[in-house]
Amino acid sequence: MKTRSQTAPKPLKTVALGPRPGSPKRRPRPKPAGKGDLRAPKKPPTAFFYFMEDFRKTYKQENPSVKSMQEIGKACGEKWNTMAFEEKVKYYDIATEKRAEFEKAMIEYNKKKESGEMSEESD
DNA sequence: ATTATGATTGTTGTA
DNA sequence: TACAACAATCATAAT
Repeated sequence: MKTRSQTAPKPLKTVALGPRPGSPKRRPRPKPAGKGDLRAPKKPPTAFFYFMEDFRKTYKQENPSVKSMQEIGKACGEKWNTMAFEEKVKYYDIATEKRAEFEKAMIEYNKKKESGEMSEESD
C-alpha cells in the first residue's frame, strides 16, 4: 500500500507561508463554559499539529528546561519547513483520514440534530 | 480560580 | 485568487 498522499504533493501555495498580510489579533476563542455544542465535531488538527505532537515529546526530552509552547512552536515550524517531503506525507495521511472522519461525523451530527437533538437534550 | 494570550502551519469557507 | 478564522498545546499574565 503506497502512501495515499492525496493532498500531500503540494504543501506549498495557499497564501504566503511567511508573514501573512494583516494578521490582526485572532479573535479570542469562545469560552468552553457554555455547553452549547459540545457534541458538534470540531475541526480536526492539521498535519502540522500531528507532527507537533511527536515533536513536543522529543523536544521536551532534549529540552526539559523549556516551558512555553511558543519556543516549541517556532522550533516545530522551522523543523517542519526543513523536513523532507516523504516524512511530511506521513502526517498528511493522518490528517487526511481525520478529515474524512470529521466529515462523516459532521453528517451524523447534522442528522442527530434533525432527529431530536433540538427538542430533547438527552444526557 | 478562571480566561485570554503568545507562536507555529494547515485546512476550509467566503467574497 | 486572496483573506479570515480556527484547530492543539501549555506556561504565563491578568482579573
